[in-house]
Amino acid sequence: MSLTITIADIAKKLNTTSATVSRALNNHPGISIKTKKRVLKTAEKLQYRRNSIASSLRKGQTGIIGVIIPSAKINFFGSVVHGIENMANQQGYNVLIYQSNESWEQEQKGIETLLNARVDGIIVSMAKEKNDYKHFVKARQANMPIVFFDRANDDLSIDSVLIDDFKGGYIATTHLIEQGYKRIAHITGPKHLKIFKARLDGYKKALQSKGLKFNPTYIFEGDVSIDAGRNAIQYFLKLANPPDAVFAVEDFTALGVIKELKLNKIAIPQEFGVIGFANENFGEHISPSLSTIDQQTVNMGIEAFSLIVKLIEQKSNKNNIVQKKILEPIPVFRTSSLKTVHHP
Amino acid sequence: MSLTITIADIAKKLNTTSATVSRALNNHPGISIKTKKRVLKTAEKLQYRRNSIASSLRKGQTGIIGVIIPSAKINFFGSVVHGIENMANQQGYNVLIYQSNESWEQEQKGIETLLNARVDGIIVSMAKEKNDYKHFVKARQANMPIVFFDRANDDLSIDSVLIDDFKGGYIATTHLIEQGYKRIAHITGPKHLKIFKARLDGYKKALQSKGLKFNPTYIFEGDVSIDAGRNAIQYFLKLANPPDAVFAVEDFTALGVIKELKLNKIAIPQEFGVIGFANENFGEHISPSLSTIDQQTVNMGIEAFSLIVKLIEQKSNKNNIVQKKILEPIPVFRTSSLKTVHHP
DNA sequence: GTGAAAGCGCTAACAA
DNA sequence: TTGTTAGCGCTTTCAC
Repeated sequence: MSLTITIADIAKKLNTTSATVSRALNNHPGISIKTKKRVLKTAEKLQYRRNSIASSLRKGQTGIIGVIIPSAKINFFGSVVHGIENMANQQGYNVLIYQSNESWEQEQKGIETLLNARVDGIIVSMAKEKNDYKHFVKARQANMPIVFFDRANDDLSIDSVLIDDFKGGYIATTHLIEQGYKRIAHITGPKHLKIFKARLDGYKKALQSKGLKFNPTYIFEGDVSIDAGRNAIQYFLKLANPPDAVFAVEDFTALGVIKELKLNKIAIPQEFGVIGFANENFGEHISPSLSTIDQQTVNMGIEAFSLIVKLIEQKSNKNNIVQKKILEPIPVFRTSSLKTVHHP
Repeated sequence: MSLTITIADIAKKLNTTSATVSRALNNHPGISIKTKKRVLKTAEKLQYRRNSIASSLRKGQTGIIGVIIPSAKINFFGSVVHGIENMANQQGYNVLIYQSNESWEQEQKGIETLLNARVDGIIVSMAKEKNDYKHFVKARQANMPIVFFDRANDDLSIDSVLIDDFKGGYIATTHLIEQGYKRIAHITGPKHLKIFKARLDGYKKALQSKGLKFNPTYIFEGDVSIDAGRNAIQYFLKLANPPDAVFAVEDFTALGVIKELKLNKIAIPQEFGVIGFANENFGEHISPSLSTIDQQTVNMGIEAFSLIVKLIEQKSNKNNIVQKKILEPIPVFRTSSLKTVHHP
């Protein structure tokens, strides 16, 4: 049995008290350099290790940030967690992770668990499955700081970090136009999701800015999947005047587009341009490599962390301005849309 | 200010004591059904929430599993974390995550942090950067249960969950032979890493089993990268009698192989077969789709969790048998190696 | 079946 | 600059 050394042990050894040892260990102002050195030395010698649990209980804060994500298996969330955790390490916080697996019930359980664990704040990306938002309301009532990322809800007046989907759609579409494509279609996602609506709006705005007319037959509503892309192309190719480029709502849809175009022996990017959204990591490896819009996942984590820390520090002087951090979408132009570049 | 309800509050309300409330809340044997019901009801009404910090301090255990991984951004680790965390949720554990970013120093800091946090056990996949293993030894001395996954070290006599790399290499190579390829090459990884050595040995064994002769010129040592695959093909194609198939040590190397073969207008799988290792998620989307060996990442997490829980429970009656859980590699045969299947 | 009392290890207000 | 004292909220031993 390895018995644990406490500050009391150090105190006894030095003929002083726990209070002094604690102060020395925590760099408190009123403490002589000499005792501090003595304490540090003995702590080292006895292999003392602070008990953060006891400290947390006493201080009423744990230094832990809870993170609820749909799944750690999904690249996007892994990247965001990467950003959050690296920041946390630097600033002496720890990260407790919880997966909702897209289930509303598990998300609720997650909030409950993190509340019990007395984390200092919670960063969440909401599960797709919706029911109500009571658990978030409850957490706010318990005075728990919360920050959403990517999947947020405006009605809750909770801070969030998002990417500018409108601008992303605008950039993607403008790019296709500038590459010389004339009839640009868009594959959108389920209507009720705001981010997809925003990308569609960006697409429309780009057409307008460039003096192109919006053509409703060039819009296909998919379900954010490879098949959505395939179906869209099948639909588009049957049109009397088919499009010559597609902005797909996200990369898997774009992948389906590319697969179906290849099946139809349509040359990409010469005859048909394709751009997606998300910068999934398969994009650069397929052929042709996929143009896309990067969502700054790691930065999203970093920003979410900064926000939650700010909230934690402000906790007492509650100024209730809801903050929204909007990140810039980053264009990543690869072969699938680069008509003007020579392709061997 | 939302004041917190404690068991004392419940006790006061019911004219009883904290002890009774605690017992009721924790389903202790010696408690009347009646008081239990009363307690549960008032707890509900007052919106009582157990303070796990206080509980942890008193009980000397936190119900937290620490997980140290190189990076949450890497798909493989995200998947394993997914497996660990889902198990943890089911069994009432929480998961604290820490990234080493492949740095030895950060890994050390991670162990230190988790030790301070008084986690009940630590699951680790070691950083590539090596120095010494003192921090693991120290943690073991502090009686902290540890389980390695994927990247382990045999000298430390610490439990681990691994995949059977030898068998994986054997399966991959045998598959190529059975598809009718005659001259099968292998691109291996850095010599000092055991897993790569094991895959190479599996390759050799397969050749032998099938009565093929091992040809040292068919071995190329790469550095586990896309370029390694490209370089390997450049080297192989210059041979007097080039191979007609390659088993690459992992998928990115295999990707380089495919890219370089395409550049040389060599038909896959008709003229040349390719198989990788790892089942990275780009593999099914490239063309031709990549045959590979799946490493059961989620299961790896599940097994690691089971092992650590076993260790935690055995903590007192320390039986010191080092456990190694070896997972089966799962073949995933796609287009890149399926010579015998008709390809349109 | 319930209560009284002690204490997990730490920190902070107050006193000296 | 240091010591005294109290207590964070919970669990558990011992007594009744």
